[in-house]
Amino acid sequence: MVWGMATATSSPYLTSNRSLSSGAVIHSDRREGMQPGNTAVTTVSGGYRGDPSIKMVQSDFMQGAMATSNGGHMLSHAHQWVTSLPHAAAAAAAVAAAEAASPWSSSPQPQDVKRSSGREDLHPGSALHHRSSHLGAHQAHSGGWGGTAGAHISISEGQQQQQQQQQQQQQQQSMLYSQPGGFTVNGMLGSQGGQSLMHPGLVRGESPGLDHGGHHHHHHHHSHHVHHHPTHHEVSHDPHSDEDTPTSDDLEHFAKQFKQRRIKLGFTQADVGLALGTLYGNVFSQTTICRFEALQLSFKNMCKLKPLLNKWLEEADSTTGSPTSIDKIAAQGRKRKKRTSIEVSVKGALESHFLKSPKPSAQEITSLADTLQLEKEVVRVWFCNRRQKEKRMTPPGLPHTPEDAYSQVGTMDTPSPSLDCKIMYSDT
DNA sequence: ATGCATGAGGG
DNA sequence: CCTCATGCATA
Repeated sequence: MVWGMATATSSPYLTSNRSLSSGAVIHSDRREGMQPGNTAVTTVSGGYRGDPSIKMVQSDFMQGAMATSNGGHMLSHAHQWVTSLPHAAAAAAAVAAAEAASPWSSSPQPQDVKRSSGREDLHPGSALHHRSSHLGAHQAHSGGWGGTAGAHISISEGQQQQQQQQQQQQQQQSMLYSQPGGFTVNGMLGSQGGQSLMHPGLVRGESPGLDHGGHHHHHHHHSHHVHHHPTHHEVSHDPHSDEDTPTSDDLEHFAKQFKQRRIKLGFTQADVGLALGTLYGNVFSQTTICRFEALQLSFKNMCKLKPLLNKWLEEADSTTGSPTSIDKIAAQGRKRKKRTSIEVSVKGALESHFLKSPKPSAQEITSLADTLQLEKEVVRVWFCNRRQKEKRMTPPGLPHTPEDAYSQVGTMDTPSPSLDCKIMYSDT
């Protein structure tokens, strides 16, 4: 595979010039490391650690040439924290390139036409309140997009949730991943004292279009005709096949199944993330896998990840019991600002403001920051994250489902006895 | 499992 | 600056 690092030339973090926003009034501050008596304590607990970060792997594949060519525009805020740069070591993995359109192009609906302006401002207040209402009540849609599903999602972002929840034309297909005709089922599971015994390495030689470093042929299988304008809903896909655009239902079910199998196979979320890196060159963290399973990612993101996880699943259970290469990639440390922990009271205040105005102006942020004695940046980020959370998929009321029990996985490979999987061995 | 953070990309 | 995808560090 193309494992040998495709773009090791420049490290993205080299830039340390802080330009931008010259004279901006609102930008005057930004240094106060942490004031005494501050409401927020940046968790100081040991400097920083040499964290493992091989992030370039997946960044490259998306930005690829672009980033490198433009030298990256490190505009934004100049962080003083970023000190060390990665010595772009092996990093490798980076199968580089492959923009959004490649592998997953088939599934997600990137065609989002983007109704100009339709974004956040449209419904200043409506965008956020859909979460607390229904709990045990009616929830026609099992959550933002859980039950609704359907083809709907044409907007692929923004406020899709609300709209799509209206149209309910979901078809219920429940199959998840397609299994290549007959493969051995797996059988292991038990309690092999630790999933670490068998490392998910499974390196395969393939990597779906993840590497078009600019050199590369194009061996497309068949020109896909991925241009279905869901005038209404072209729902017609094979649910089991990951080829088609998954519906919310698909994703939900897949996520469930995935988690279940993952656990049965004895892998942790982190294992999977790493394995994906070995397999496809895209490493993911435990966080991401966790969020995937919990459906806490955007619809688009879920669609993107599903094929990969699906692949892993297939590999994983076909390889049942065959340890493979364990790749340990070096990591290095880039300094990261210490995580600021905001006091509950302050959080409450922020929350209040958020309800009033989800998108405060820079000015407002500044003053708010001043009031709360927080760095402006912290406040800004808080709002960004808050907004993201609001948009996330999993509606709050969604039964986190402590009981996923045994969904009929018995398609053909999983006898799935009555043994339910509530018992998580490793993570959880 | 999540909170705060980083960054690419888009305006 | 914002959004969005991700992840380190944490509780």
